Amino acid sequence: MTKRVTITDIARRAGLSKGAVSYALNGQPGVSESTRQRVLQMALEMGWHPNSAAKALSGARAGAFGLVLARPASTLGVEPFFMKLISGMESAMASSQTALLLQVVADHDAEIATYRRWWAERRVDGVFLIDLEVHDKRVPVLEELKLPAMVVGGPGNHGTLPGVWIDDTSAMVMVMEYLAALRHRRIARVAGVPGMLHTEVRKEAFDEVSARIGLAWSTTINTDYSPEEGAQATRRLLSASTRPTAIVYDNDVMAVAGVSVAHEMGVDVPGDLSIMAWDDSVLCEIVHPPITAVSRDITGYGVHVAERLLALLDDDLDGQAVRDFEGVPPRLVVRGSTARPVRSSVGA
Amino acid sequence: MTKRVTITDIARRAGLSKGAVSYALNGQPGVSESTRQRVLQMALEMGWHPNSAAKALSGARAGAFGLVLARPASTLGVEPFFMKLISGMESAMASSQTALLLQVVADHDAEIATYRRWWAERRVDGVFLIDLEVHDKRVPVLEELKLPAMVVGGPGNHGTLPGVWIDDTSAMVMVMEYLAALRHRRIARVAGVPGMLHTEVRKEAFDEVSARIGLAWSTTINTDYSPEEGAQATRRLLSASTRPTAIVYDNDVMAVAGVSVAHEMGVDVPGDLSIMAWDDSVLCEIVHPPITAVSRDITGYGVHVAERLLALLDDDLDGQAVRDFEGVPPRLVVRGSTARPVRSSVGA
DNA sequence: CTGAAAGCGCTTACAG
DNA sequence: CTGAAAGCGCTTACAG
Repeated sequence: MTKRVTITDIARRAGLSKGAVSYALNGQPGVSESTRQRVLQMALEMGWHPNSAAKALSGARAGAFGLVLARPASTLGVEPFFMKLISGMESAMASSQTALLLQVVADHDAEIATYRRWWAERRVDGVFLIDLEVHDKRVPVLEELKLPAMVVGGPGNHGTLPGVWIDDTSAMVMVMEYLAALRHRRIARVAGVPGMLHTEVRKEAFDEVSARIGLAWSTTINTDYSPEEGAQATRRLLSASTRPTAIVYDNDVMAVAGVSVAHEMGVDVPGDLSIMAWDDSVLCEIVHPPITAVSRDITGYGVHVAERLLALLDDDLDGQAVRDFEGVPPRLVVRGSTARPVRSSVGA
Repeated sequence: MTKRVTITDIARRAGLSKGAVSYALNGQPGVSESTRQRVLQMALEMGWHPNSAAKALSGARAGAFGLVLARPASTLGVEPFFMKLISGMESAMASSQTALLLQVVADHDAEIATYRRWWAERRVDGVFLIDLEVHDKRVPVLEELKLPAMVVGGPGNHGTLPGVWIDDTSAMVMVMEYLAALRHRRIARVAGVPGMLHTEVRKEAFDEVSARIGLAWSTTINTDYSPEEGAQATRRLLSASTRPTAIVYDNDVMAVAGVSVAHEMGVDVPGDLSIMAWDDSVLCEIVHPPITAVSRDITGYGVHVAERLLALLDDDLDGQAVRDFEGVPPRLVVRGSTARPVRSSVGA
């Protein structure tokens, strides 16, 4: 088993031409059904797998999608989001023999350089674009290159590229109405990076609902998603003269950091302070108290995104455009970190 | 910019043959220095990048390394270890234009199938093998395929494959002597998956040092690395009639879960119980109290591993074998979760 | 130092 | 339904 099997080997053994073998293997017309079965059987027995380079070079697909992660190492490792998304993508790609090329870079300029290189090298058949920004310079580059891309995010702000997103607006409405029903009147938000589309979408919804339900007070603090900045924002909020009775965090690790800061400052959760995380994960379950979270099926999201990029490639052939798509809406998983605020904490 | 530049384009414009252009581009002898410079300049101007498929097909490298992750989704996403390792690998691979192919699978059988497929497809030039087991069936397969591999783990138990590891034995000695110096006499270990080499190496060191320093009591509970099992093990330890005064966890997320369980059960950390994590991460810093940890430079580890796989490929050419290598030893980062046990908790 | 040619393993019109 | 041939974009002996 130290020699690779090629279609030439199969052709010789089957007494056919390479072309016929290729047709048989690829389900193309041009060979009889019995021949096809015989070839397929032989390929299996001989342990044949197409040489990916040869396949790619002769005009077929590269058989790979690319994903660039342009977040600082400080947040990348800690957020379960990415690995879940990747797991989902891969389970969808496995069936079509598509590999995932992963690249970790420092910023969007490096990310763009990677796209250009991948395009020129013909390394990938398409890419996933994540962490969409309101004004995203990556979008026009991908449009210019005509590199098939599926945007993980939206709606809007991704030009002519198709996107898949989860509805953050209605999720935020759900969160705020839940907190309002618990009688919270002062709610803070520890948000992610400003300029990212979902940060802005959530902010807009947060402000809109705050006004509509007539909150006494509300505020938003932006962070880089890291637990350090999440902790710092929490300290700031809990040290001010006007303190929130509830804080909504834009990810799970910052919410965990928030619980610790409350503990460290002697603020009771959920008695004095309710805490909510955006994205649920085991992290939310293992802290004390466990954290109420906006739960999204990230793995399923990844599956969806990959399926649609695969569909985009097929559709390209007959001119049918794959359009935007909204994924399964998030749901609220209520745990011990949220409650009606106790009387004593209402003053300030 | 919608047309890809090939060496034929460069050759035409430079008035040379494709062969000459190839020599110039690859630093091979056979062209004058002035010609080489002219070609290099042109390639840059024209935005040329080698077609990766063509390069791979004509005998050169595939330009990619593969990494298979065969852990359940439940632990993959939460442990910062993997993303840090990947970041490190990629920063080392970037300089040699090597991409990373990532595959998430269910178990080692699927992992082996992936190696066989990658080998047959000529997809990768080499692979990284992680989570080495004491009796690892992946090793003989990679040896048989002669697929260059770098084992992330050791020492030992990886056959003829070269490995890079971090010394867990001396790290465990350091941990135990530190706890003993604090007067801990009953120490428990919440370990990872049994059968994994580093689990066993640590267990051996743990037992050996326990005996040598004459602990009154010690025990090890195995888990799947997930925070759930870490929490469960902690509850068991703290509910027994003989309770440890210190627990050493095999990763960071289980230690975080341990702190929460202690909190939930009214056990004071570090007064009644000291907690230590293996692998440090922001998770250890953001909980309250912050967790004392065995800190390893995982990103640097990844850099090392990738550099050595690259070296292995080069060495292959002149028969010089790249051998095993021991990375930078871990160090102890002491935080608030460890202390001398208070009198009241000593009885039992 | 340079050019012409073969070959890597596939796919795909083009004849039969 | 099948075979012979060209071509994808490189690399690399082989002549000059």
